[in-house]
Amino acid sequence: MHVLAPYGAGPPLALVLSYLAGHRESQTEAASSIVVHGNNVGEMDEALSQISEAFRLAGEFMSELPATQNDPAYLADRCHGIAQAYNAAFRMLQPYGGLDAGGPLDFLLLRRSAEEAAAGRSQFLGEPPVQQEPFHVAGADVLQGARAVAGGPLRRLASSSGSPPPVQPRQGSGRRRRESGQRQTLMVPAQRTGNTELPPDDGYTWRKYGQKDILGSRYPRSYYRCTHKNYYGCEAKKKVQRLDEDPFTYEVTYCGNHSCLTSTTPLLTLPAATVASTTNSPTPTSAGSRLAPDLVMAHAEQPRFAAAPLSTSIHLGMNWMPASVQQGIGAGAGEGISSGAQMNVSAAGRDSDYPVLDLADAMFNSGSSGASSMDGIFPFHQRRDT
DNA sequence: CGTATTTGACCAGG
DNA sequence: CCTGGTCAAATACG
Repeated sequence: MHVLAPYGAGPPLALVLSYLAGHRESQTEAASSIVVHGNNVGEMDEALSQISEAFRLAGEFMSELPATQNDPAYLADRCHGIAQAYNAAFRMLQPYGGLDAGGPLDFLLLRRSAEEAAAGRSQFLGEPPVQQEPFHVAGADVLQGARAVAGGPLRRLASSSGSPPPVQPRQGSGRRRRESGQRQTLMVPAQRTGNTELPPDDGYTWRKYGQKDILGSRYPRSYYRCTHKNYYGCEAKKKVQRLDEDPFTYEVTYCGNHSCLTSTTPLLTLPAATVASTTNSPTPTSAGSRLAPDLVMAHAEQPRFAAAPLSTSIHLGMNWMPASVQQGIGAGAGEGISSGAQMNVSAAGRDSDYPVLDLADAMFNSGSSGASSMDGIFPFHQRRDT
């Protein structure tokens, strides 16, 4: 697959688009498999037309990309539109056996920023603006949110206050405390495997760099940063803390966005043809990315279509987007893509709260020999300076 | 042996 | 000065 330019520079979107466009052919195939299940012709037709629409939009989008690539807001809208179409199809198809194993899984969530939506750039959205709310921001009503969500589907907390303080990280010899504007908090139910519950995995690979006892909390807070930081300066971080009152729920706060494409899954094979042979070999990379049984399972159980064209998933590095656009998507993005294989119709999030692009989780997984191979792939590798 | 985690010290902000 | 966040040496792990 031809991958776009360096991360952080070229729009990863291009990848998505080529991906989508590349799968137009598969449309018919998808259609036929749908028909098999369906018994409501009308609805099937609807779903199919939605899928067609999505493909069409994607193609359109792709062709205008050269002209619009400098307009992130527009691109975001386009993505949303496409995602909407897929989501619509998904909803229609769900009764016929989507992988709805009980509760939405939020994968790659692309949420448009509030401003953006408010600014009325949403001509694209066929749907009402994101209902933004189930919970309050950390600090405020977290607990309530936690309670509400515990045991339930993963949900996103409303992103933090409207105006991030424009604190300019300043350059010091010592430790800089960076204050990335966007941060968001999620309440995540603990993964339970047997009788041990472990902190949630979100599909990214994190490296723990600290732990602190927090005043007034029974459990310590752990600090993680993206494992790939060293390779291409991915600044994403997260804090994880167990809730006192509900130890089965973790409060996860993401700061910063991934500028890397993470992957815990096998290589992405764009051309539909090659996918079939790509078996899924989960590649837990480290403690940071232990498999997340619960989150992944629902999908893992999913029968792999013989030639499932849309069966890998990509984490998009959205770093090239201005903060205004990516606010709120960032690191918080994925919840539980750990072993790929989704973005079939059924994987598209259902909640329409956020347009969901769960595309292939891609890229490098080349042997995993770690650094050395990475170096080859990412010349812009930059060692952490100190 | 290289990489990830642990853990106390250090730093910055309030 | 207290607290949360980060660093980095020591340690564990594979």
